[in-house]
Amino acid sequence: MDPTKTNERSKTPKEAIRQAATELFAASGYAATGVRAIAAQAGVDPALVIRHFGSKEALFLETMRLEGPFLQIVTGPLDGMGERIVRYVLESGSESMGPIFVHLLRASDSEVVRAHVRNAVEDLYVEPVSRRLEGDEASLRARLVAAQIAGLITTLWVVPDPELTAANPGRLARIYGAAIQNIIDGR
Amino acid sequence: MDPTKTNERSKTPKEAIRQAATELFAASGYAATGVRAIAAQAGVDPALVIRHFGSKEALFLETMRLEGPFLQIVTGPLDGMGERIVRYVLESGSESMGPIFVHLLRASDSEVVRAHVRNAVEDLYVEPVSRRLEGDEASLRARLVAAQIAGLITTLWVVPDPELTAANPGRLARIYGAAIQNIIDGR
DNA sequence: CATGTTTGTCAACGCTGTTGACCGTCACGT
DNA sequence: ACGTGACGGTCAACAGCGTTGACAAACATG
Repeated sequence: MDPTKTNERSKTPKEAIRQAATELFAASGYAATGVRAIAAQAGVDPALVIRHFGSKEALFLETMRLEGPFLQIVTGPLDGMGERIVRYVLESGSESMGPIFVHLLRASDSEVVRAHVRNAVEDLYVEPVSRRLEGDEASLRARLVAAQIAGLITTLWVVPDPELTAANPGRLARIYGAAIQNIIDGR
Repeated sequence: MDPTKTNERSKTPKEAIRQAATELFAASGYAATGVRAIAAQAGVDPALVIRHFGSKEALFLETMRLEGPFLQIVTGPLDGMGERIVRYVLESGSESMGPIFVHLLRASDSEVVRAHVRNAVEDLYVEPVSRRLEGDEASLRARLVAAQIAGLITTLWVVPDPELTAANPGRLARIYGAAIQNIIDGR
């Protein structure tokens, strides 16, 4: 097979598959991305995809990881943290985190995917926020902050509300940030 | 075919299909429910399902409609409305609305499904709330209330957080309700 | 009674994720 | 140097999916 055809810059075929999967899953989601399409873009036999990663689902999980510098937001001062969180979410929509969250939610039929998301949200959002909160029921309140973030993401990108996606980010951050701050402060 | 086998109480086959689809979709969601399974439970040929409803997706949309007495909550006094909303959502989880929302979100790959959800949320939540809100940017704030509701549903049933599903509903309603009320009141 | 329309049936299509059988290549112990 | 596993890769095939074309039966309408 001609090595200069598609992804000549990736050394090992396994890496080529991983990269192709990352791009295609991020672009089209789990259901709409076929194993044969991934294999084609990687310049590889479809069977090899399964051989290397066990299943389409396992490859999806290994590829779509939730990461991001959210910890920086949460290490700042408690004051105005709600607004900073909203601003961070709005910015992260253009880059990697937004679509990944969307596709993971849409694939949450599977219990394995749910556990994947649950763990990521726990480590990335709940735990750091919970550690910073003062007052009673810090863990519960941190989870409700995470729920508010999930709601924003859902309304912006999972089932986009045109009037919300077109809204002034500043106003969004002020209004929704205040609601988040309400839980952060704890009445 | 033996009429006493599965759904003898439904008159027309089309109605039997609709009923079987409602049950199976609500129980297992879009992806995990096959056309052949629906046909089997309705005691009908698989092809007939498509003949009558056009496609599996169309049947899914016709079956999974978001409805509920949410308007009653929103016609009450503005004071304490946030808490009433949360209580309503928590109760509606056991019955029909919760799972339907979950399965619709998980099927939101398709633009048709997204439009379906968008319209339902608009008519059922955004419009009534927006009509009641006082102050500036009533529409925007109503959409952010809807976002908070979506977030609660997501964290409770789409990717369930065990600590949240096990939490005292009263505390949940008080804390999260206050955050919603923050947007309702508009600072 | 003839005719057109709806209602239902059957087999098949092209697609999907996955696997069993097979082949080539490399490293290693004797 | 030679056999011998182990590993990476290929091919054809499987069972299941949603959907459709061809056709039959049942009905309403002129």
